Parts: sequence; structure tokens; C-alpha cells
Amino acid sequence: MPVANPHQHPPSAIEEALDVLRQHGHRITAPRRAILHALIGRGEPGTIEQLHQAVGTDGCDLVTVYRCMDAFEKLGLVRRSYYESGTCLYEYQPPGAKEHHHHIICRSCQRVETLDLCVVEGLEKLVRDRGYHKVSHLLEFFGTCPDCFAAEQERS
Amino acid sequence: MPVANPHQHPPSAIEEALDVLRQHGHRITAPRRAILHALIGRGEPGTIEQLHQAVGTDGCDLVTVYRCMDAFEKLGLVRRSYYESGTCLYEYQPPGAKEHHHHIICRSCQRVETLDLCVVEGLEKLVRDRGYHKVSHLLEFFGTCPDCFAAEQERS
DNA sequence: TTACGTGCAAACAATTTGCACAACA
DNA sequence: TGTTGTGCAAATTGTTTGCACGTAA
Repeated sequence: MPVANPHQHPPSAIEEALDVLRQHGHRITAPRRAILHALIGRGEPGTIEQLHQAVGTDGCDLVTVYRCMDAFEKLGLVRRSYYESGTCLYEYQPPGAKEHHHHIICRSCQRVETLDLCVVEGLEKLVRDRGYHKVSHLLEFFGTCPDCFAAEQERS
Repeated sequence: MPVANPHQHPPSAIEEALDVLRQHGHRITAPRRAILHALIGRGEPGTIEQLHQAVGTDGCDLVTVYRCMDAFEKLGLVRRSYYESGTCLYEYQPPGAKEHHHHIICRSCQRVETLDLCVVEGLEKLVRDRGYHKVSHLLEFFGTCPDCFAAEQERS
């Protein structure tokens, strides 16, 4: 039995997300629809730049993508992760989703794969035991993916 | 028996680091001495900016700190980690040190504490099993430290 | 003496902010 | 119609690069 890709979302996901916006008194605009469409349809995490491209450079301004992602993040509709370089990666998170996962990011082709588990939850308790509050963590794996590695081998 | 602070280094550490530079054909300069001094004496990870301040704004140029940290990182003398914002944090790593640790970073005061263990090593095998090469990972915890939390409580 | 390192200025990239205009509710 | 969202331009922040000069080996 194949494991469901956590980056795959049903067509209803967009409406679901729009509802969350409405529930919080936010307006539904063309750019927001377009960005959500790009984000949800993408099937894997993307950078602001990639989302902007997907929406179409004339679809909306780059700044609008930044502002929307900020808003979506506050509503819990997106999760943010990071490249080794520090660049942000955004991915859609269905409303109410609690479980989270981590990524394997190829340093060569920037491909993002999903590691569908998180062993770090336990460690967070350790951190809370030290007196910290609002604890969160950031865990990403980096490596050269099989394809890029093969390509490297051929070249040499 | 108290656990040694992995950010505390003996006075000989600077000479040790300078030797590594020499062994790799790098020159010993006043800025490099000063930066190593700041880095090793600091006792916890710091940003480029903080190291530059420690060296003294007129001690050397900010650019030189960037370039030295790059060089030191290539020699394995420093490890890099990241704030949630993506800003880099550097810390001295004694030559030959293999074991690595992770951090708890306070979102308010930016204090960095050490979590002297790493449970993620095992997961890296999982990533390698998927065909990835040169695998590394990034794991940081963020939270509000006890002091900052208390301060927050008082204010409200 | 000669390659390597540094300072300074300028380029760059990613992100944020200010402000006037546009458009959802 | 009033407020929220958007576009455009410009400011910020963190980092990198080019080039002439200085200096460790």
C-alpha cells in the first residue's frame, strides 16, 4: 500500500483554504486565489519566487506573494521551511493538520522529497523541561539526490 | 558531575586553530588572530555581526569576517547553524571534533543554549537508504527562554 | 619578492515598508 | 462606502564580488 504524498491535496483544498480566510475576516481576491492555486497544485514546497512564477509574473506582484504567505502562515495554512542557504520554502498545510513532516532537499537540483515522520517531538519535551515556552523546531536534511549523484559520476 | 560546556575551549585552542591554518598553507594575519580570539573566547555561537563587534569595528572589516568564516568553515574549524530567520550562526569546532550538537535559540533575546546530543544521526541512514549522498542535516530548536517568558508574564 | 589577504566600494539577492490607488464586502 | 488588499518604488538587511594595495612567508 503506497503511502499518500502529504503534498498532494484534493481539489476541494482551495475552497477549504478560502473558507479559513473568510472565517478570519479576510477578503477573497484574485491574487489570493491564484497563489493558493499555485501553492496547493504544486504538490511540493516552493519558494516565493517559484510561486510567483507559477502565478504568472503579471498574475500578481512579487510583494503580494510575500504578503499573502505571511498572512497564510499566521492562519496556519502554510508551513515554512528553509534551504541550507536560508531561503524560505513554503508548503500548504490543510486546516487543522497537526502532524508535520520533514524534507530531504537536493543541493544540486533543489528537489524536495518528504520524510514522512518526525522523531524530534520527543526532544521538544526536553527543551520545555529546561523552561522554554512556545517551542518549535527546524529539521531539514540535505544531500545529493540519486539522479544528481549519477550525473556527477558520469561527468568524472 | 557537571557536563562540560561544548562552547568552552582551553586557551591553547587559538594556537591549535592557527596550526590548522598553517598546515593548509594559509597565512597568519592580525585579523585572523583577532577573529579566532573572538570566536573561541565567545563561549557560544555568534553571528558575523557579533563577531565583527567583538573584534572591534576598526579591528577589521566586516567583509574580512565573512571571508575568514568561509575559510575556517572549509577547514572544519567552524560549524554553521541558523536562526529561524535564516541568519547564520558560527561556532568554533576544535580540529578533529566529530560529534556535533544542536541549539535552543530564544526568539526574544537570541540566547543560544546547547542541547548536547543528537538523535538524528539514525535518520540520516534512512536518507542515505533512499539513495542520497553527502547527507547532512540542520536541526535547531526555537522557543522563549525562561527569563524572557517571565518578563513577558510581568508585562501583562 | 610574490602570492595571498585585506579594505573599500559597489553589486546582489531576499525581504520589508510607505504610500496612493483599486476593489471586496 | 469604508476598509482591506495591491502595485510600484524605494529602503533594508545580509552577503558577495572586483580591484588596487599591503603584508606574511
